[in-house]
Amino acid sequence: MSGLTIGKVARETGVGIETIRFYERQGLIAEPARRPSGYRDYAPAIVERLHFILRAKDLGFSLKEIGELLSLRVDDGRTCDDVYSRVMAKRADMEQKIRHLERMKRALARMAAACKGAGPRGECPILEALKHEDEGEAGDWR
Amino acid sequence: MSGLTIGKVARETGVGIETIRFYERQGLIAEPARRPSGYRDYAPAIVERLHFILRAKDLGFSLKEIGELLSLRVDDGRTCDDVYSRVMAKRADMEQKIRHLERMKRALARMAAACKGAGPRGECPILEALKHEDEGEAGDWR
DNA sequence: CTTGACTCTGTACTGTACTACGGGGTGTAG
DNA sequence: CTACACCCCGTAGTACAGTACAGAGTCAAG
Repeated sequence: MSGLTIGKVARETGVGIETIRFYERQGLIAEPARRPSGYRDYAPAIVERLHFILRAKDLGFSLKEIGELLSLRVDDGRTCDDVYSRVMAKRADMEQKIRHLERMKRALARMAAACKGAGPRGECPILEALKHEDEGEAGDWR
Repeated sequence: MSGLTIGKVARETGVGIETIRFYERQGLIAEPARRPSGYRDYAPAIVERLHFILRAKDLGFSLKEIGELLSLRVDDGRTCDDVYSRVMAKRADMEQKIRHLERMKRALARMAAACKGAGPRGECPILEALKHEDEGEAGDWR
């Protein structure tokens, strides 16, 4: 019994047909089985994989990085420890991004509060707001 | 007395000279004063601004979005209400990015946990972990 | 068996964000 | 005064991530 055509996968995931083929060329998804006609014949698991790719992309990962995330399973020669450390590195990356976003968010909140009063009229209010935010935190951002 | 040349700014920020000129063309940084020779003459504040651009870029904002963040101020013709609502919109953007990053982080933590006990030789079911991550959490991510 | 939606491959094009010249002028240390 | 690093502008090329055809074959409903 056959699985999904590329069109069905596209409709179920919201990813364009051309894009799915593009991801295949980039090695992000495996080459699927083919029907006698040559049509691609996908297992349902492809949907999960494409959802993951979409989400990771939305978080600012490049396709190359996503490929790395997706290949974080133990290939021959790679130990589980290696995989573990790569996962933890990504996790630390995200924690830092979250911290920075929260700082920026607080800066925006400060601007909004200022707006209730006189309003932000400085050269660049967001930089001013971040400056106040910087107090007490070392400039550790890279 | 004169400020920084483009080369000094480049060295202090790690941003290439060509890139600084590019940002100027894109309107992310103001056209600086010029020396009689025509050389760009930057005030030290440019360094802060470039650091902000770098960080925002790292957080997944496009140059266009960064330009919007940097221009959040009340100037002629713009009301405080307008700025306020734009600030709140950016804040919501950031909150969404944070939520996505946190979900991703949890997924990675789960993957790491699955890896931990398996030892150097066995299976490391990363793709399984991804599958489980996708269910249960409402698919609200777009 | 025709018609229309669907799929195939391959190539070309788009937008974003740089990056790299080429051919000149500038500034300063020796 | 001459190297030599630095700067100017403009244009062109690169990498990434798609997106859009063209021309041909496939599948299923009527």
